[in-house]
Order: sequence, then C-alpha cells, then structure tokens
Amino acid sequence: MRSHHCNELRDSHIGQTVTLIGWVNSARDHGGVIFIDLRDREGLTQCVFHPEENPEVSALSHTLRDEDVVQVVGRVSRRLAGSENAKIQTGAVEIVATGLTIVNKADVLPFQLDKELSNEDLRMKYRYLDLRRARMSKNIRQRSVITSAARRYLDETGFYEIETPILSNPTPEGARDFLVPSRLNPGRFYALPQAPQQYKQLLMVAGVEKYFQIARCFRDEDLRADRQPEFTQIDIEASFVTQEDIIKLVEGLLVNMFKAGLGIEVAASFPRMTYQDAMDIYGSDKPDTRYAMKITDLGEVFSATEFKIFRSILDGGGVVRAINAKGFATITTGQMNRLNEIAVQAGLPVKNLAFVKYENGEYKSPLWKIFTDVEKAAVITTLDLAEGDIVFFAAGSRESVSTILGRVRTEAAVMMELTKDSTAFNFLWIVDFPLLAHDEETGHWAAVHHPFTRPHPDDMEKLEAGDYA
RNA sequence: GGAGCGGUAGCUCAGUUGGUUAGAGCGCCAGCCUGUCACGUUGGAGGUCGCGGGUUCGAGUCCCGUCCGCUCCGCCA
Repeated sequence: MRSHHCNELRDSHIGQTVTLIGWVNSARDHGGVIFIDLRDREGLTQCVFHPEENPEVSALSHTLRDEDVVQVVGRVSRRLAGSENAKIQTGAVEIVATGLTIVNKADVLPFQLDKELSNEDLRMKYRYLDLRRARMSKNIRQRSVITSAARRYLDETGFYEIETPILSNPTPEGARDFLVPSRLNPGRFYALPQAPQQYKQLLMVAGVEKYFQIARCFRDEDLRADRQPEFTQIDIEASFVTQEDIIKLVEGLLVNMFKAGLGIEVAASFPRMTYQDAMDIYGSDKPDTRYAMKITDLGEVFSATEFKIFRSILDGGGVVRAINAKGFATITTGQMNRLNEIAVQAGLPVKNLAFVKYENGEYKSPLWKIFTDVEKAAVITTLDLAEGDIVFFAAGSRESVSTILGRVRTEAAVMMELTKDSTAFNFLWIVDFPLLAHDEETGHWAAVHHPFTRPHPDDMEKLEAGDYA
C-alpha cells in the first residue's frame, strides 16, 4: 500500500510519483493550499494539496484532522526556496498530492501526542496512542535493536539461548512469588519465576556450559518509580570460567549494546572498585561517579578531639566522616530540611545533620565553635573547604555513616543538578562483594547481593573445613 | 506495614485572608486565510472543583471521613 516510508524521500526522488500511507501528524489549512505532515513509524513527509492540482482531492483534504489514517499519492517535488525544513529528514522535498484516500478517521484525542504527559493512568488506558508519541516510538525501536545486538553478541561468543519454564515451584527465599492456581491440583499453586536461577544452574550441571536468556522475571513486591512487578533481564550462566572471563564478556556485551542502541562507543574496559571502597568512598554499592563529592574520613583530624560525641564514637571504634558539596552553600531551608529527613531515615541518631558552610568569607556552623583552631584548619584542608561550599558530617559505626552520607550525597547531587547529563555513563565494576552482612537490628545474616555465588578462592578452605561461623 | 505530596475544563495547570458569574495555555467545533511546518486569525462550546459529611450567612478554599494516583522508607537485586 506504499512505495516508500515517510523518512526516505530526498532530492534524488524528485519527479517520481510515490504512494505513502500513515497518520496525519499535523494538518495546516491555509484556506487555499493545505499542508499535512504524514507520519509512519520511520518518519515524516510533508504533503501539499493545491486546489489547481486536483479540486476534488483538495476539497477532501480540508476535512483532515490530526491522527486520521490516510494514503497519499503524489509527485515528489523540491520545496520552494527558503521553505525547506531542516528539522525533518525529508525536509528538502514535499509531495504534491494528486490522490488522497482516507483510510480511517480519528476520534477526538484524549491527550495531545506532541507533549510530555505525566498522567500514567491516562497513558496506559490509551497505550496505543501513547506509543505513537515520538519518544515512545523511538524507545520501542531502540529496545528491539539493543536486544538484537545482545543476541548476536552472545551467539557469536558461543552461548545457547534457552527458554526456561514460567510456571514453576514456589521458593521460600527471596522476593514474594506471584502465584497461579493449579486446576489439576486444587489448593496448590505454581509460582512465576523471580529469576531463572535454579534452571540455569541445572543447565550447567547438564553440561550446556554457556547459556543465556532474555528472561521475563516476576516479583510481587511493592513498586518504585524505576521498579515494576515484571521486568526483563539478560540472564547469563557459564561453566569453567573465571571472574575475569565474565567481566570481559559483559564489557563486550555492553559495548555492543550501546553502539547498536545509542551509537555510542564506550571504552572496552571499565574501571573496577571493591565493595568496601565503594561503601567507604561513596556510601553505595552502585555509586554514581559522574560527580565526586567523596566521603572523606576525619579520624586523623579529630584524633585528639575533646568534643565528647566524636571522642566517644572514635574511642568506640566508630568513624567521623564528611562530604563536601562544592558550591552548594546556596542550599535553601527546604532543601536542608529534606536532607535532614533523609539522613534520619538512613539512621542518623539526631534530628539534624552537622554542617559547615563557608559563605562570604565566613564559616557558618552549629559546631564550628566547638572545634579547636587546629581541627578547623585540618577540616578546611582535608575537605578542600572553599568559598561557597557546604560540608556535611556524620559520626557513628562505619556502616551507618556510609549509609547516611551515601544517601545525603545522592540527594544533594540531585538538588545541585549534577545528575542531569544523560549522555555520561561512567561504567564501573564493583568487585569483592561480601556474601553476607549482619543486620544490626534483626541480628540476622542476610545476602548482600544474592546467595547464588561461588565462594571467593581465599575462603574455599573455610568451606571445606565446615566452618560456617 | 509506614511517611509525604496530589486529585479544579478533553490535556497541563492557576485559583490570594472563606465572598459576586471558577480562570489560562493547548486541544475541540465553526468562520476567514494559497507556502505553512507547534501556521495565523475571529468567534464558540466545554466544570457534580474525586466522593460523603460537618463548620459558616456563604466552602474549590477550613475541619472530619473515604476513594484514587504519585514519590520515598520498609520490602526487593
């Protein structure tokens, strides 16, 4: 029903008669001449209807409304000098319409397609319209391209793509299962997989050696803005490989996916950081390194302090640490309240974060007067405290200080608009995760990442000795 | 399970200390317009202010309840 897509026509097609089919992206009726931008999944082409070209077609074109589905026949023509449109790929040409078929008239739209829309209910209700929007259409295409690149890469590196069951046995650990009642066994249930974990390990035992799956996973837990009950992950398992092999594999995978999806050449090898460094320096096991604002230890600065709170924490084996939010002395009262709230949620035992602000040549701080001159000088040099900066302190156990300052760091960065650059990716490997961590509140040991992990070579001995303590 | 924010026209939102007929932009409908590209222009239609109750001479606005949505913590990797 078409000879070309709406992104195809160029100077070189001038003079040809073509047929396009798609949606009316916008109709501009000038009384005499009428323009429409015709849209299909590939792009836009401007079509012109002249009364003198074909009066009937021109008359019909007056009735066109946005999102009508139409088929246009016409001549590819050079646009009038000065009326080219650089914003679209086909902006050098236009179709002088000689024929018009209205395939389907559109209803009045419940929302406008050329604007960002925050109302997700409405977007879901009219998902078929939401997906017509340029941004969504681009995402759909991009996802397909990225998935395809991942498949190709993993295929070329010797991986089998294998589908594992969706209806499976409930597992007691981990996320809450979605359950599906069994018709043949009343009162019993299937679970939907949280991950293909057990199946892929069975595949390794079975001798498959290299497996992958673009796997749909289900977790019946509460949502977040970036967390849905069902999602897709690229699931990989391999036998007879080292950590180094897996790192190289995944780096190659990401290089290919980013090139295919975004046209970006990312470095072939990513920096690495230990879990402990990540927690100490960034207060997170997934640090955003696009900005610094590193957590700095002040143990030496306050080694001889007589400030009671710091003294007792340091003597008790705790830490005193701080971050410098450079240039954020402009923080508003509302922002400060928000940071305090976050710090309290993260475990700050008092209501307000201790801070030092250096503004207009003056240090402003609730605890500045408590510090000795030597301590002040050390704080200033250690944290590089300069005009316009604000420093936030936290004291306590190493873990709790990391959590508190990590959250404050992340939130302050958002407030300071340091996270807006969506073209910087800063890939980073976090290595040497501990298998378990002790929860101070419950007294339980819990998996830090997940329990399906081979022990570190240094710890193999302990496992063989049966030393599980 | 907990906390915060929100619900006013088809959409996005404004609405002051409680006060006359609840507004704007976009969209929609009609007219005009032969070179626009978010066309322009003139006019018009469109409202159970989420729902229920209360206070008041008077409630979009204050109080109580309730429903729905979003964000975060817990939870989840």
